[in-house]
Amino acid sequence: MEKRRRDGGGAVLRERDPEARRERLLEAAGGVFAETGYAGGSVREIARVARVNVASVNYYFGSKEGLYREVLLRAHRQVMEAEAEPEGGGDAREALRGWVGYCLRFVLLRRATHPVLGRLMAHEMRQPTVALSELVSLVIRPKFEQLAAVVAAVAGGGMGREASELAAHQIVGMCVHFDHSREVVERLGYRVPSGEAEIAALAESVAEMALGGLAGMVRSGKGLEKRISK
Amino acid sequence: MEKRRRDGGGAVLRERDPEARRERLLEAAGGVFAETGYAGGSVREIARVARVNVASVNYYFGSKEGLYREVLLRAHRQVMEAEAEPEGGGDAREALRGWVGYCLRFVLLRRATHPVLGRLMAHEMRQPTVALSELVSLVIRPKFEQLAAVVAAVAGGGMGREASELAAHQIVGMCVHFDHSREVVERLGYRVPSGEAEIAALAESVAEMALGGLAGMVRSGKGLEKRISK
DNA sequence: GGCATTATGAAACGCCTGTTTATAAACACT
DNA sequence: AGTGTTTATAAACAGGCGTTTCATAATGCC
Repeated sequence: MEKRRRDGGGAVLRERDPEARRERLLEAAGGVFAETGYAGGSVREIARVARVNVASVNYYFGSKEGLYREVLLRAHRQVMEAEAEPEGGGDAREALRGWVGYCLRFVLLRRATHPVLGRLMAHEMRQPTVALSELVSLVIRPKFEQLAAVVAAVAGGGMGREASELAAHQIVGMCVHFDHSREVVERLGYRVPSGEAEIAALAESVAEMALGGLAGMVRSGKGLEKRISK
Repeated sequence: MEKRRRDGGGAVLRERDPEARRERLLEAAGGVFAETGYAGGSVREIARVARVNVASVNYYFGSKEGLYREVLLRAHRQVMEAEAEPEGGGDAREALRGWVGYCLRFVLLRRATHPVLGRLMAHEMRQPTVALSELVSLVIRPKFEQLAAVVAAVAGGGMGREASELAAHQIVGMCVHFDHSREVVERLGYRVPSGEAEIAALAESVAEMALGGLAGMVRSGKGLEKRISK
């Protein structure tokens, strides 16, 4: 077994600033992963964008997956810091409008305070990684339960827990559809909005259907948990 | 330039049946692509499943993309043959219920007459390939316009074309969400149905919200195209 | 029977991926 | 100045991908 002769790099002057490099890597990875998802983004491209050697990724984060986890955590932390809660108000119906608007803005607004997390979550829904469960319990579930509570409030006792949650899923479906299936929706002739005002208009339409739908459900007693019928 | 010496295989007996091989390849490719999408499925795995040499893929279909296109076409043809139109009935509201049920069955029923096309379409929505546009104009748009017409009928002239189509998108969103974001939805505690009966129940809930929502929209005049207000 | 045509299979090609290794420069401390 | 640790780099590694090459079986045809 002969030992192969290797020589690492010539006399290149090296900038030495671990913090900055780590940061650059996280920044670059955020952008790349947000664009193409976990599987789609390659460490080599990330390293290129961050102007850093490929090996640095493993040096700082252990593996591609480790880097991804940190990116996700960072994005989540940033969003949680600058959080604009869906404005409630005392009225339940108004709260529902607020939630829908918040959700649509989160999903459709690209230049918002969370340019990465929204995209990462979209990719996670499409092709989940090991991080999805964490993401669900950390950011998705709280928001969802919030919505379910609002739904129950709108129904005013007319709907049980299961029914409220099902309705909440349907409402979420209406919101995320415009981002999730954007390619199809746009090919069908609807220009998915990206500006605040247009998004607000879309939100009103979605909230309108949700509110009307809930009213109908309560009226017909479909959502009533302990209904006597058969 | 020396010519390298190669020898192709010993004296293995070869089954020779081009038709059957082509068919086996299409079958296998259907399964693999349906499971993991175009990018996710590898020609090597397809060849393995079809018990066929890798080179056969290119021999018969020119390329991976060629194979994919034929799979898509085949799946579409099969569905179009054994088509169960969403039962209409004279009533517009009943027609809407029928459409929602049809869509949910298409998306959620795994052992239906179209075990492949539904999955392929889901993948196309997530990460479109060159085939998406064709798919939209061939199968998605007709169904969508059908729904939009039903919506307009339910509204009974109370909604313009744009508004009906927007509402139709929202309804589609409610349906596909349960398949599209299945991983998230299930982690939130909702067991996405896979049997006929449960799907029908879900369909009723979705249709209920759609109908109630449309009623609300018409009542509030939100959807009215040439509304005078301001 | 001989011969061109069509199918088939094993291996190679070229390019990509994430990760590891060996080398070396920069720094901290004695 | 010398030593040891941390950080940076180029190259190698191992394996996957879609595709191509080339020898060879099996077939159809004269």
